[in-house]
Amino acid sequence: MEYGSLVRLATWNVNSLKARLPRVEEWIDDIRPDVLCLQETKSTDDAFPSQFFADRGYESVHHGQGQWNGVAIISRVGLEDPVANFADGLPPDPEARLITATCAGLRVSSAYVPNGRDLENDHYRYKLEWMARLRAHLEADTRPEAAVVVAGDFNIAPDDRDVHDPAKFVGATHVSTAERDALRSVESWGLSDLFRYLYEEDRMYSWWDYRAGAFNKGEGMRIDLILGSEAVRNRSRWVIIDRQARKGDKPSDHSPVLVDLDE
DNA sequence: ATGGTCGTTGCACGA
Repeated sequence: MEYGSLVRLATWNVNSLKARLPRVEEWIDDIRPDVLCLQETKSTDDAFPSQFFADRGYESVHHGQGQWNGVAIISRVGLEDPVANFADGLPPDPEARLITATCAGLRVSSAYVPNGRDLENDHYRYKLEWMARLRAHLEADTRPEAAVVVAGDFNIAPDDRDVHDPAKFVGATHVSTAERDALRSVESWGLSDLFRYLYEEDRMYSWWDYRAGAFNKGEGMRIDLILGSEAVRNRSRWVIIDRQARKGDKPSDHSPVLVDLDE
């Protein structure tokens, strides 16, 4: 495959696009992703900096609500048939957590799965229902035989290799059997966790708490995932979690995750 | 054992 014939797709929970814009600019100029899924823009649609991306050669679609949540897809390889929220025909999710569009023949969703907070919390039930709706969305929106990507912050560590100290997380959200089963149910529609498909390594995290020097102590979780259908998986050359982006001045608490796909 | 930091907003709360 000759140079330049790859599609570079990335996902990044930026924890406020406004606060992160200098870091996003630096990262885009360095990495030049073809498609970038953003989560936690914390922006209204009106305030979303579409011109900032247009100036750098990107089209963009945003589904935001303002103070919280907010997801976007930016692309320099086409951006067609956007769908905000779930396509399952049920009343829309009141929170802005999902947007879908077609980029370079890929049906791409940017997903921000609810945090869950704790196992007794209403938000935990909402999280499990949200994952069930994600599968229903895929069933309504596309087919597993297509080139499908669901990338984002899942707030679920798929297995114990994805948690720095599993013993500390017994009884906590992000690792519960029900959450992991909900992820497997979405995957069983026809998606694979591309990082885990390619690599067996543990201690490869994508999120580290801002507090208590968690990043420097290597105390994180791998909760930012790129799920791909078989057609995408077969084109996946490598997946990288860009830890560099978690360093330096005013980082997000999440690193970007990127995949290069053979064309 | 607890809290520890950010981002939002507005002087608390979500992650």
